[in-house]
Amino acid sequence: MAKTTLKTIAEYTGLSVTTVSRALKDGQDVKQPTKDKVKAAADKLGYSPNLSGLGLRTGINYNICAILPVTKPGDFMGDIGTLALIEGLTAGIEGTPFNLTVLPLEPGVDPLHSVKYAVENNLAGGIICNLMQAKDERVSYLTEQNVPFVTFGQTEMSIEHAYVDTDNYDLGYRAASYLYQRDRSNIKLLSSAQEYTFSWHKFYGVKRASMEFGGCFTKELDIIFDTDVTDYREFAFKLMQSSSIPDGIICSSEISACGIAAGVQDAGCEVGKDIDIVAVETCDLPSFFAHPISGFRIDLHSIGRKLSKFLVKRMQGEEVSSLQSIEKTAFYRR
Amino acid sequence: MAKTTLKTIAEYTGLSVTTVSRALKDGQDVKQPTKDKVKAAADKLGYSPNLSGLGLRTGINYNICAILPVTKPGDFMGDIGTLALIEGLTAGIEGTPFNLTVLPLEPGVDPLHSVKYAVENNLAGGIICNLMQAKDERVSYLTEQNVPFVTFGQTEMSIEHAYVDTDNYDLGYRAASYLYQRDRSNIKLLSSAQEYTFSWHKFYGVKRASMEFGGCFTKELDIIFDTDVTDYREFAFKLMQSSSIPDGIICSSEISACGIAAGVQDAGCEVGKDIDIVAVETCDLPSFFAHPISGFRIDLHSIGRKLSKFLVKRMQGEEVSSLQSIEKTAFYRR
DNA sequence: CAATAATTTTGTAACGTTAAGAAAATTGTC
DNA sequence: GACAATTTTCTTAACGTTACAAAATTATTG
Repeated sequence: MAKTTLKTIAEYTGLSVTTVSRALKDGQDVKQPTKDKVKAAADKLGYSPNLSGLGLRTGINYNICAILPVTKPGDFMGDIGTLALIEGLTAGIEGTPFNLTVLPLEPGVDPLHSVKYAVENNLAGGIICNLMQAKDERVSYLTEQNVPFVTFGQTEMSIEHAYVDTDNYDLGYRAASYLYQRDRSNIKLLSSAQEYTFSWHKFYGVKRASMEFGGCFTKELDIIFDTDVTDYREFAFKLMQSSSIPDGIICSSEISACGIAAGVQDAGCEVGKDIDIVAVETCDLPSFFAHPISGFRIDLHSIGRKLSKFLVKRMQGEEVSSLQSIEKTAFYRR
Repeated sequence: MAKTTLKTIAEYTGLSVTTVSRALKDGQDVKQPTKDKVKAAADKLGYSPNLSGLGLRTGINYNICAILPVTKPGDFMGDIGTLALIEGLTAGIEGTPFNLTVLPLEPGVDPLHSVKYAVENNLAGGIICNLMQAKDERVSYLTEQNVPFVTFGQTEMSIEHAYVDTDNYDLGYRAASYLYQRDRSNIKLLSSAQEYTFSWHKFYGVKRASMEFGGCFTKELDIIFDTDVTDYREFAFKLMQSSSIPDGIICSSEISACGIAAGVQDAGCEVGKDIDIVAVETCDLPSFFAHPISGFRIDLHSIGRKLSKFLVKRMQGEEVSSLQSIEKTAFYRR
């Protein structure tokens, strides 16, 4: 009942360990009948490679480490989609010897620190990280250290690297266009912390739509940063009584959209009539709101799958230039 | 700039590899000055053990695999606390050679299947799983296979195993007592799928309170199963117009509490006056509701930490009887 | 049919670690 | 100062895997 190793199969088939090893991975120097015999035996004996042996020999660490931001204990405003992302990451490595390690990135901790920790402690042969900045130290560090990595989000550096990103420029453009087409003119953009590239991409998309439609959207007056808002509901309530009452809001997440929609209604305005709200969303939540709102859906499951597939390819030596992908969002009109 | 190994340290200190190995783990056959010298060198050279080598030699797989239920892509009703649990799990293994692998358990997939997959593919030297049932096949399987594991939740089997659990009996008792003390008499219990042990523990707690306070809570009439409800808001709205209008509801999560509270108000009832709602919660969310509701807080971060600490101890040979813990919940009155 | 080339298979060594036993160094005893 | 007892260190071997070189087999050629 001991674990099946190459040796077990070798003894069973009467071949050498080396031949078995090569046969199993379809090496060129093995006769087809031999391969068949070995594979049948492996199947029958229930062989699966020992990752320790494999890792020791090849020097490859078959752990993929995803460094993901998590909520502070007791803080509920977590990204509601992180679980879907994790699920996608796992789906992307199914059938490979790789497996996924999740390293939580606690708020307030320097992201570079976590990356260094993972690399120095040899936690991973490859790294996936998100919340990228235009000039991101993690990218320079990982490149210098020659550690394969894929980012969820683009940077604006001279270093080329593998990434998957949402087309936030396109998203912003379509979201704003949608509102302008519905004759909205005073649009506000709710945005994540300004250090992230995706925030700016979204802004530039909105800006372009504003120019095309003759709007007057400005960076200074019409962007509201998540970080400045503790209570979305209260914030929206006050906003609707300010001197510049918006008739269109683009929210950064379903969570913020929920709060904003509630606050708008508290102020006596009707969503869909007095004001239109659209959201960046990762799930169906907005369709359950009292006044359902439209949303641009980021498919985190599919993005996760792509991220880990890219990383595996990268670790197998593929060029970064072919491992870059920008995903369009789907619009759910409600 | 190559990786520091025991060999590097051995050459640096002029000792043998074995001595270095033993010195680093405080073995008995090494002189104190030697230990000091080795440790200083290890520090200076930035040594961290190669898990592949370690795993190969010891046969121990330093991966801990947490098999956690995740949401279907597009399904938003995910457990809002899973991320905190993951964070806790990671915190519990900090400073050990172990690392955490998360294997998502997709809805509809047999939990036993995932566990078998992890074991057969040698993904983990130890396993953590949750959503336990009274008679749980995973427990029998893992025990037979002699794979160390810790469960989040108890079973009711003759096989003794390591677990961490919330004191759901106590929770149910306190929640119901709180409502009875506020002169509520028609209490409903919103409960997760009935196959889970924690659902029943909670029920028995509520039942005991009911008997003590002369209530008439019955399993048949007063439990509402999550699984039968697709829209909490609509459900509560209808419930408040039925022939048996409740004046107290115990919700299974902050998500359901949110929907129930909204539906109750849709029906013209005021939370806190016509009806009291308490919830099992894992975060602060209920304090942000229009009518804040009280909640029994499950600290998933701390539970996660305990789970992984227990598993590490288990893998180091500690007896299961000393690795069982039942955690009380904190009551937040709002 | 030999001689040589091409193909297929095998033996050896190494990755980093630790356990067991051997060897060396130190200490204690007479 | 010789010898035993003890402490400390070292040598060897092994875990499962793959790269490389060597050996065995088969195919091709003159």
